[in-house]
Amino acid sequence: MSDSYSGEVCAVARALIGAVVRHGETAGVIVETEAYHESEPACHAHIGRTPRTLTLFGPPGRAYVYRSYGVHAMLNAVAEPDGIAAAVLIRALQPCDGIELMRARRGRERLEELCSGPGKLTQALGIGLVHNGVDLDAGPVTISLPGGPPPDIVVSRRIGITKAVDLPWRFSVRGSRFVSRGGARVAASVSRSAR
DNA sequence: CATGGGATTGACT
DNA sequence: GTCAATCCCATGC
Repeated sequence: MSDSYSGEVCAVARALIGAVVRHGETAGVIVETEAYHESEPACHAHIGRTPRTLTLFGPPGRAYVYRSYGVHAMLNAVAEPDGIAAAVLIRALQPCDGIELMRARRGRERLEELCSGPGKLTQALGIGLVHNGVDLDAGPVTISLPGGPPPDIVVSRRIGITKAVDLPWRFSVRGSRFVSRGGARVAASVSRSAR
């Protein structure tokens, strides 16, 4: 057990469902996450320590923010002890505060289009690469854990990756209309296979 | 220093 | 369902 991965980051990814991400006057409840760990090739840190992955190897509770496809910023929470690289990708939020500001930043009106994807939510909350490494307890970007009963969580495969595609490391709120595009696809394929 | 590859999104067929 | 936009970073000469 000590020589193989224990699965801690998946527990964190699950625990973060229902948590609140806040930046300034904007905030939302996490409805979708994915886990990444240095032991599997889809994780940026799989290649080892580089300037880019340094945050991933640092202490837990910090933000790892990177640019995807030259266009979008992605928000992660570092999730394993100092020296072990792992993070939880925040993939979708249910908007709760600062909705008008989110609409202005996104150029969209419908609530479902504000934070239903990892690139969308960073745009809606005004999160960028400058927030890489910030302490998520101290801010300016914060994540506060949920207080209520645990929501009904669906486990599925991660989206948009080309390696380790079979790991069931994606977590989302069952039936939420605020999950990302891939969530709808999974729901469709599930109902199709259930026929 | 040049090159290639993305943890995506939005518009279009 | 398909496809381009666009930039940071890792790698190789």
